[in-house]
Amino acid sequence: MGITKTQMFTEKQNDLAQFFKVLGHPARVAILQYISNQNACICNDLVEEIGLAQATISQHLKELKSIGLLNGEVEGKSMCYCINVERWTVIQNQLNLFFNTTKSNCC
Amino acid sequence: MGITKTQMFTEKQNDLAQFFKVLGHPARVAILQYISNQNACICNDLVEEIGLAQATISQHLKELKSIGLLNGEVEGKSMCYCINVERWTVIQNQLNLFFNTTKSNCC
DNA sequence: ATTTAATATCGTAATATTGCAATATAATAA
DNA sequence: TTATTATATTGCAATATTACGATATTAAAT
Repeated sequence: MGITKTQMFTEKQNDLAQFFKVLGHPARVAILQYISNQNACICNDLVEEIGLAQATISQHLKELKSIGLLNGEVEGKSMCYCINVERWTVIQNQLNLFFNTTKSNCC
Repeated sequence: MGITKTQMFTEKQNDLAQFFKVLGHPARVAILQYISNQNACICNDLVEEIGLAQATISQHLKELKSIGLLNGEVEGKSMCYCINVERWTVIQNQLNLFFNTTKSNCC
């Protein structure tokens, strides 16, 4: 079908999966790494840097924004996208909580 | 298109995204949590526990195996699926490395 | 006001994912 | 050998994702 049966899972499970999912595309990984390595963070740079079309980059940025990882500020006719460090840490902690509490062996 | 342009990104970026992607489904999160909470880890339990069809569960298990998170051992006519703790830790460390090295602010 | 530049949104095509019924496979039980 | 049970695989339908061209939109520059 292609439709995930969200209602079968807890909100925590869905949220966690959503974080993982948004990070689960190499373009979005690359975008985050690029923004992190820059002091400036103008979207148009990303188009040249990543090599995908402007519309595609814009779409990926939107998904990163959807879980709060990126802040976007208008700066003249450009956009300044930055990592939301507070949110970043919260998500990192949630993922680590999952990893640490889901690690037992049996055989 | 629906096709990710893998060749545009580094192997590390693709691997990292692949880990995130596999974990990016609530059923797979739930499967890992369930296996972790059990001492026994028989697949058929999962079908009742998670509430998806047997074929669907089997597919999700295959994806978790594909990045080495699960070991599957034949045990009579059942399968014993367990978390590969060593691999688990390696992946957790890789994700944390990404989080820790990709966190700078600019505005 | 018009042009230019940067980004977002829309529409669409191609491919991927999810889910399940049906079927295959493999091991034990009868 | 023939069931029975557990899991995997196949085939398919429905939905989601990825990507991009075309087209808004918005702000600055002329």
